[in-house]
Amino acid sequence: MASENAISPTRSEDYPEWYQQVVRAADLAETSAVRGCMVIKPWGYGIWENIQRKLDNRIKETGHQNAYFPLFIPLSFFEKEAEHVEGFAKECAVVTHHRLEQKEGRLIPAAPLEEPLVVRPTSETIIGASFAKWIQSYRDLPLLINQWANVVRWEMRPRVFLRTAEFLWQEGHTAHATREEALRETMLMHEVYREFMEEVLAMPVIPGEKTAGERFPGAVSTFSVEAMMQDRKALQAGTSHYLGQNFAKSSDIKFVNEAGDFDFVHTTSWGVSTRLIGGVIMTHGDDDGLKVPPKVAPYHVVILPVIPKPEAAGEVREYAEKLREMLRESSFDGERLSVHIDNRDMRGGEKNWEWIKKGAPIRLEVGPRDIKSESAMLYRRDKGHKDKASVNLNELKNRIAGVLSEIQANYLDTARQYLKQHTSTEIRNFDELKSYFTPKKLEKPEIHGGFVLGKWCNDQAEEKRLNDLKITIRCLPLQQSGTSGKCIVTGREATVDAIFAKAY
RNA sequence: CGGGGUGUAGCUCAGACUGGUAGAGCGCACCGUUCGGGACGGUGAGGCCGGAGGUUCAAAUCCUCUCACCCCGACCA
Repeated sequence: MASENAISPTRSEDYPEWYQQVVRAADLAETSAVRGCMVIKPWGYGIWENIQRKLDNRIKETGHQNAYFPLFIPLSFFEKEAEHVEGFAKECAVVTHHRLEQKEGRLIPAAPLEEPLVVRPTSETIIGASFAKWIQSYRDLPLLINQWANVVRWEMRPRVFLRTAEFLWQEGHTAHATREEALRETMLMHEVYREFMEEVLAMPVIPGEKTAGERFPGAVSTFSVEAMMQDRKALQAGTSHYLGQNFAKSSDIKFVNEAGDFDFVHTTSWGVSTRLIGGVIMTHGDDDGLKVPPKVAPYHVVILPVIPKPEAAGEVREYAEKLREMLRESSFDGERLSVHIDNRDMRGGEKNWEWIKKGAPIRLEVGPRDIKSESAMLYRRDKGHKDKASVNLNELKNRIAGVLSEIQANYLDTARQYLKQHTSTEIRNFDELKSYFTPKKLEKPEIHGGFVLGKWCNDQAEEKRLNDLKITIRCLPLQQSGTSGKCIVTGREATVDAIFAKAY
């Protein structure tokens, strides 16, 4: 293979296909026998475990506790909140039978359930039923619960990590005595997500509120963090909802307040999913494959033993072992370094490329020459694949965590620049908006557009006009300019700033 | 659910119009050369051609039915 890049096609040649190829080349996941459901392979799941652990720490630091609720939701629970039902009904998987019986060599569902069970698409209603039992008094509040779980949404158009029928996520559910406190909670988690995406995933996001049309079914207000992928489309990376008393009323979550009166609690919910892995791929990946931000990399360092002659094998292996033990003394982002020695019996070049494609942050080559000079050859995924440096062991020990921090910072910088560079503040009217979001080559669209930050009249009826351009209002950023001007869509006087973009 | 398409080796596909012993590349196994390096040569394993029925001396190929998947729409974290 003489090709320059490990991934074909490149991002600019065919972005969606590039994405699929990276998922494959980095061995993250594959499709399964069940339509729309993916198998997450060890390298992909390792990233998820790190996302889980580091986000879980933050969830707990902000006072929440983990619990677990059933996979199945009785249909009647689900029916309670009207908007919620309408929002999710079309994509629900429903269990109607239990028990299989053999008939003529086939298995037939035999016993119909009295009440069908919905496989949770989200758990507001079933958690609400528990909350109703757990909460009696204002002294039981706030109730701050999180669940790590899988959910099922029967999507028409699945795409690995970005939109699968079953996905893994965390869903926080909290109950509060007052609107103000619930809103504070919503904003707190919104900010936790923003910080997590930027600090851990090196993925810059725009935090903001959703318009009424884009709200979570049943919510009073929805906030999201919106990230820009390298095809300049938006990815909703995490959402936080203030649910008002809607779910409290439908699930009958009442409490006695300090004055001795009955009142309904105010609830929130918030979540992020395995979609984040898709976000990491499309934020940092290049034409050689994935680049895993060091803070979520299953291995921070991969050691590649170089064995030019079989008789050197023992010596090299021993040296690699020693190097690993030395590096494991270091810590990064509050944890011990994760160092892997790739001892597989295969050609060095191929092995090296595999780890480039998987996006391991640091590769260290060690062979007889390095043993002699007491050093290792250092390669970084944020630099060219031929860009190497011989580093003395002592220096390596002192520098390794610093190099990881640099890589992490470089990824964030690059992504920030990309976001800034492709966020236009120059669009003034609908025509300009239209030309901004229209590719030059219609039959095979090139990467085009980006985010448009502009004025919006905040009239829900007018939002539909954006459908023709295949764009949506991603959010009304928290950071508002406070100036007034003309709405990009309608030309009316407007004070609200909004982000317009195509989205996943 | 509307429109289009495809099912042949682990993967990507050719063969089908015009029926006659199942093919290529990659991957895999082994041997040799090479190797601080995504190598090269040789040998080999691997498929009752999505399923059922039909036409025929003969079906991957023609016909009927069926199942599955993919793409474009509507829907979406």
